Amino acid sequence: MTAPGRRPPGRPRDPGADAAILRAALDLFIEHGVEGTSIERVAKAAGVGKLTVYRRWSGKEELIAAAVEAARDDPVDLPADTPLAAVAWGAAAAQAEHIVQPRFRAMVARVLGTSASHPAIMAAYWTHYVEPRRAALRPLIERALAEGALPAHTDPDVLMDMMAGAVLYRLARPGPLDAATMRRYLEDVYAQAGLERPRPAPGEQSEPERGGGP
Amino acid sequence: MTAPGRRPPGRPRDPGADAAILRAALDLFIEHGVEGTSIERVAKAAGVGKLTVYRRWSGKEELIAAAVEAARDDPVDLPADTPLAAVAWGAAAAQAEHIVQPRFRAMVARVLGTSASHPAIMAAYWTHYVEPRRAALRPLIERALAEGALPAHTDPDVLMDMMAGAVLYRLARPGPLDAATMRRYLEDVYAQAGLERPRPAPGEQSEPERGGGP
DNA sequence: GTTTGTTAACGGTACCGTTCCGTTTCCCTA
DNA sequence: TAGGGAAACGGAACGGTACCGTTAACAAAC
Repeated sequence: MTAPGRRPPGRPRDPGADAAILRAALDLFIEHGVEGTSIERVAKAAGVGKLTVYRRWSGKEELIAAAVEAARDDPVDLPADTPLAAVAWGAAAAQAEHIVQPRFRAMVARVLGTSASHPAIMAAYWTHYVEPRRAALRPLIERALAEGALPAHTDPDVLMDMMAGAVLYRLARPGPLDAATMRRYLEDVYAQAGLERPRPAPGEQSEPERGGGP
Repeated sequence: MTAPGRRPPGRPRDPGADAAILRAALDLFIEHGVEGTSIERVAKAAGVGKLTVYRRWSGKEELIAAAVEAARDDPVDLPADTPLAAVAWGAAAAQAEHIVQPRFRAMVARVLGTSASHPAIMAAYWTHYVEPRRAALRPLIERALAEGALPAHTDPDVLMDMMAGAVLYRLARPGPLDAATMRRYLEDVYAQAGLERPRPAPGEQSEPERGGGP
């Protein structure tokens, strides 16, 4: 796309408009759901005319799917040489901090909620958010399995489903939820999954890992 | 409530109207979500005047929460003397059949999706649907744990979260899903949880268990 | 000056929560 | 047995708001 091809004639599109629209669409989607989001409100919130939206996306579902897709943050980058248990416990605090945020919690819930009626949105989330994280995690699980750090009968995919699913389930549960509670919960899940808590080397501190969760 | 207290004067409310309204509200909620459901449409679908709805429930959220609450089916009744593994594998087929139904799948997704913006609906589901099932299952898990049929470090609540969460996660995943696939998946989850597959006694057939799921 | 982007305004539809109808169904008293 | 009162019923309409998808007119970039 950065290829030579001549620039199309006429006035080029404002790239800032794309970003503003996607951001506004995501905010409204998180707060009001698909059915409660209208192109008109997205346009108003983005400070843009309706036609500016319609020109780029043909409808609500397509727009929201694009917004979800654009919302993914930096791809995960797990250290391949660190044992799974060390990674898990080391990242637990940062993980908890991240997924407990109301905005994240609400977005996950919304995406889940649309899976039946608007599969495109769920598919966008799954492809651009969930799958990359699973792909990054899988080799660590397989290595742990090969080294005997996990029960022999472990199926990596099912294990990931169970861990992510449990966290998701916990997030969706009614009632307040703070980061400390969630951290404890994460550790319980790791333990239940069969991971041994690593004994922290003296002076070693938990190493934050950016962007994770179900 | 069946107590003596005199019947209030005037025409009594039509109980059929309650049922029709709740049914219509649940259908519309499943199909269009909270934000896409209007009292007006509920009334029309139920063949009832708007006022008949407003007389009973003060607003949309309250109505839908009541509809979700009323949609719960017969309480589970697990045989306390059967080993957990036998119950799990015996009920897997019926379970799979049940939770794969589009209506169930969609309802779970919708409820999950409202957990952030409309906690009352999620709370109704949790209290009247999830909790009773967990309460029925817990003693079986504790017994299995005591008998050594589960890993010693097992935390019953976390285990239930992981099993239910995994299934939920699988339900929300995009793409088609048939009962046979789901049955295999359920069995994978049971195995991953640490349950040993029971060797079926000759002539013994899977025993259906009514109404389960996340 | 041609192409495209942006904005403002269009008519039409749906829903809101409320308020009237005229009717129906029950309880209580005369 | 005959009435009268109280409440619920379906249906229609209220003014007000929001959104739909499109079109016409102005502005900007090439």
